[in-house]
Amino acid sequence: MSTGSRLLLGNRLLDELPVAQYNKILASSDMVTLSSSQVLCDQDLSLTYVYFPLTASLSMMINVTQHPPLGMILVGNEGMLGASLVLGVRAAPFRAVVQGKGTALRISVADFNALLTDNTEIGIVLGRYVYVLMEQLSQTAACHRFHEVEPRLVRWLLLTHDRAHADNFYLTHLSLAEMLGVQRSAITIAAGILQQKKLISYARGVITVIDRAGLEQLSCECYGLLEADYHRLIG
Amino acid sequence: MSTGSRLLLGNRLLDELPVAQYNKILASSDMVTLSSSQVLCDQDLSLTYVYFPLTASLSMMINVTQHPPLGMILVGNEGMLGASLVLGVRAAPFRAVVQGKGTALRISVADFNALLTDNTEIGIVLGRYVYVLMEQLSQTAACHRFHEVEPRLVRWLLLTHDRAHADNFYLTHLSLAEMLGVQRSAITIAAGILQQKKLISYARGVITVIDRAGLEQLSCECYGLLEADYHRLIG
DNA sequence: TGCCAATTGTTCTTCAGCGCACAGAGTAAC
DNA sequence: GTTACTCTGTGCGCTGAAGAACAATTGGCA
Repeated sequence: MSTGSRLLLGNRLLDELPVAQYNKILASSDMVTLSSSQVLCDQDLSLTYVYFPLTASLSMMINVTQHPPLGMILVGNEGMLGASLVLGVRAAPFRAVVQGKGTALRISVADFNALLTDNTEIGIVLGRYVYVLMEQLSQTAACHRFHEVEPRLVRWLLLTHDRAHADNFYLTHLSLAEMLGVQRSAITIAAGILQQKKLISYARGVITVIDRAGLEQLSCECYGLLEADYHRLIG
Repeated sequence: MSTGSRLLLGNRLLDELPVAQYNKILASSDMVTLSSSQVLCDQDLSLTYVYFPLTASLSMMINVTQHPPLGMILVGNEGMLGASLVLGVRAAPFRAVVQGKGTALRISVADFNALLTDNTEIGIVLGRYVYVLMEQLSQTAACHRFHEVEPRLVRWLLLTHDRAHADNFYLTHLSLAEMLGVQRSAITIAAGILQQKKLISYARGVITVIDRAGLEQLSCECYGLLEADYHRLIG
């Protein structure tokens, strides 16, 4: 779908759009820098802006009483925050927190709704993306039910690695534990094993991926299945 | 939204529609009877028909290797199978199996897509419904992560009770166990406790709800939260 | 420089649930 | 009426993870 010579910013949803609509979005958007732990929206509350991450990544979490928010989906330059606008709902069913600092395109909800009304291609791409989100939610639910801590940790590391555009990224054991809904010490143990196997190394919040292929061996199937689904439906 | 004198069939999504569009849907649909364990669609495979349950209920499950399908959502007359068509995707991200036998309105995908194109109100209602589905998926994921067998069992019983239009329904310990992703014997124990407390009774697959209010006390929060969300967004 | 907070390491007990096996009891079929 | 199957009851060892407490170390900041 993407053809011709144009500046590819790197967001894969936007890059799927025809040049004309792509340019309209650029015209009404700002480039912003997002910093770690910044909260972009709270679950089911009205959105102000839509975000298309370029180098940033956002963890979409769900609130549960008596627990820290549970990580469901990691959104990077393959996705966006605010896709539910295509459903006519001005909210996201998640709390969105910046996991990896970086850049994103930001558009006001009003502008984006106007673009949605006038440009059917955007709605088509976003529709497919919402479907992918549903697949990701389902798979993650099953993952939380059946898979053990180590494979789940590895999966999240792979997701992060894909979206970080670098082999190292900031992520503490505690934040990983909360995202995966497990004890912090369980992460320390699992990550220690990965480090012993020389797949990763870490120190005071900076995790470095050493052996990507080795990690893929230890991840649960959820990682590969969802990657494949994304490609099948979008790019 | 629903006004005037018309035959209310009982599907709450359809009942939200303006009379004209409601009638168009009726015109191109058949009433069918669904029997227990019938598979209406497989995960990510092309849909042939869209279903609006009236008295039937459908469990939406996700396939996981090395496990029986895991139950995610129970759809009754408050929902439908095929909402993802509004996203432009001719598939459902679930395997849909009839849990409670009964009636449903059935429409071919082609006819339904035509209705979607011509009648914007349908798209609006379905958009909101897809949003509700996303909330349900997220909450269910958290539920699978944090909540124990008994509250999860109670939650599923309440969901079933709501959709069964009767105080008793067919559901064995084994099928409950697979849906909740636990051992069959864990269900026998949890259900035994509920029976001792005189909240339910059961015998060879027929479960009877005796004390609905008592069940609601023992359910995890997920039940109430999602009920409230449905009302907030749809009806 | 020294204090404080954040990050990681470690260990111990407790427990829910798994996995498995087998037994009884009801039901349908032949 | 006997067989075969489904559904439910129950027990037991095992294990992954919860829950909790404390130590050690690093880095930022005053």
